[in-house]
Amino acid sequence: MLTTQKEQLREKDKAVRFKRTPQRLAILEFLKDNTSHPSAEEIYRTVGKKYESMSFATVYNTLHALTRAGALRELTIDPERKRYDPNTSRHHHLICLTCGKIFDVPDDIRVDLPKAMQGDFIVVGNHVEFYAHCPLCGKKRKAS
Amino acid sequence: MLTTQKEQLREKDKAVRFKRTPQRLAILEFLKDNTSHPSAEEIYRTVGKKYESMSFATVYNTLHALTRAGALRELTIDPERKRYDPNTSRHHHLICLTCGKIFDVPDDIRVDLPKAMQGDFIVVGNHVEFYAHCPLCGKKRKAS
DNA sequence: ATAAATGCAAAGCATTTGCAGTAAA
DNA sequence: TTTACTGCAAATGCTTTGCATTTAT
Repeated sequence: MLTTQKEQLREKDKAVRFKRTPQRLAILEFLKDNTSHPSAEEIYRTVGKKYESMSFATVYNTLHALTRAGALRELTIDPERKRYDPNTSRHHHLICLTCGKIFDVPDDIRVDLPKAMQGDFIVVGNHVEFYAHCPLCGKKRKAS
Repeated sequence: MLTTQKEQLREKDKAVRFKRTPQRLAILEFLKDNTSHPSAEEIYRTVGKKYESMSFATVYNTLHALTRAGALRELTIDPERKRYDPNTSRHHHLICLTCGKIFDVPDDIRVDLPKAMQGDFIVVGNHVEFYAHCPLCGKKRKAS
């Protein structure tokens, strides 16, 4: 979502050929139907263990390529690191303030820029972040 | 918004006394009524130039102290760095995908968790991010 | 063949930390 | 005078980059 015009052009050029390497296929398979919103480090650790050794550079390379291709969404909701979401259809997120887990929130929500701003800005997308306590952590809180 | 329970406790302890040092007052003054959503680096550069020399550690120390005290909000909308917002009343943000500027969006928006999730999660807050092109950058785009 | 991806290690930024000296309270 | 803050520099953590080698096409 946060690319300059120049970067978008550059990325378009590079998107010409996408090689299906074993590393990329392994990452792709790990990400498929994955709703855990993993970080690069989690992907590196999990995929590297399950399939074959792989460098961090390759993980990032793949994540960037997939993001460019629109097959992946980079989330900024976690201030510590980027998280990746293979679900690119419109939806929102909830982060548990206790355990840090990120949950999907379906896009039942109609969000519009206030009318006063609508004439001035060309809105491309939006994203709602909910800060909350998840069922498990909420229960633990009550107990203490 | 993103602190663990343990961190919250630790921060509460430290919040006991807040010394009014010249550095902190200078940062506070710079931040007052500032709607530019500056990064730590921008604060360091601007305040350091205008008033007196100051270390990066002090900037972060102050930002953390103010955030803890609830006088400042840390924004995660910019994936590259944290941004700080002295306006702690409920509102949302819009980031220009071309120039990166962040704009305030008044809280005319009612955002609720879908009913299906409301029973399970204890929602503490929410934040809407709009991705857009600002008036200036939108005009430039049309021209090209 | 050739263009792109890999792996490694080094570099780059943003942010944090340890600690001795300094200054609010 | 006590306790917190400052400044410095080193350390950390996430992400990027350069480059020689390998591999998909």
